[in-house]
Amino acid sequence: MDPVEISKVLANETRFNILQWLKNPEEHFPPHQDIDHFDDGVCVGYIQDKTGLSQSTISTYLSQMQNARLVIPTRHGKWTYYRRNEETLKQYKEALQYL
Amino acid sequence: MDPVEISKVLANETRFNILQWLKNPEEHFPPHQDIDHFDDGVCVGYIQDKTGLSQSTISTYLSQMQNARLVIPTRHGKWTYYRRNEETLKQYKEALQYL
DNA sequence: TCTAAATATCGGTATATTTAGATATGTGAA
DNA sequence: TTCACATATCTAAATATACCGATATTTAGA
Repeated sequence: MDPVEISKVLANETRFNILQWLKNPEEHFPPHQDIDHFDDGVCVGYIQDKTGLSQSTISTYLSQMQNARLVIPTRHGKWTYYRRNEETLKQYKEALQYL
Repeated sequence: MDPVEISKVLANETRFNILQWLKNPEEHFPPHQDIDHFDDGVCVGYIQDKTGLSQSTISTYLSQMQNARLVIPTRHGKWTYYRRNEETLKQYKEALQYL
C-alpha cells in the first residue's frame, strides 16, 4: 500500500465519488437484474450511468482503482461487479493517521 | 477543506515527504541561524536542500500546499518559514474516516 | 540607496492525466 | 456458431502537472 499512489486515485472527483458510492450501493444504485444483493459490488454500467462519463473512461478508472487495490472485480456472466477493498482502505487510513 | 484538493497535494512524493518532515523538523533539518526553534517551521532553502529539486520548484510546491491550507508561511526577515496547518490536516483525516 | 541573499513568479518543455471513440474480448442466448 | 450485450483495451486529442532556468520581488545591511 503506497499512500502516494492511493492519493493519486483519490485526487479525482469521479474516482473519489465512486469509492463513496460503493460504500452503500443500495443507497446509490438500482437493484441488479440477475442478483438481488450488492455483495460483489456494482456493475460497470450502473457506475457509468451515475457519473455520466463514457464507458471507456469508467472502465479505465476502475482499472486504475483495481491496480491500486482499492476495488475488487468479480465476473457474473456478462457483467463485472466492483466492490471496495476494505483492507487497502483500512491500511491507507491507518497510514494517514501518522501524517 | 476539499478532500480531493488535499489528495492532489499528497499525490506527489516530494510534497508528501515535506509534510512529514515538517511534523518533526528537528529530526530532519539543521538548526536555523537566526532563531533557535522551529515554532514557525522551516525555511525554504532547507527544504530545497533536502529534496534536491530546484528552488523554483520547491517554492511552487509550497505555494500549492499553502493554497490547500496544508501549510502556513511566516516571514522572518529574508526568510520564509513554513509550518504545518494542523487544523486542515485534522479535518482531512477526520473526513477520510468516513471514506 | 545600492547590493546581495532568500524567496516568489514567469515562461517554457517534457511528461502525465483526462476523456472519448473505435475496436477487441468475453459471455449467454438463439 | 453466430449474435448481441457488457466490459476492456487501444489510439489519440486536450488539458494539467512536473519540473527547470531566468527574472522579479522583498528585505537587511553597507
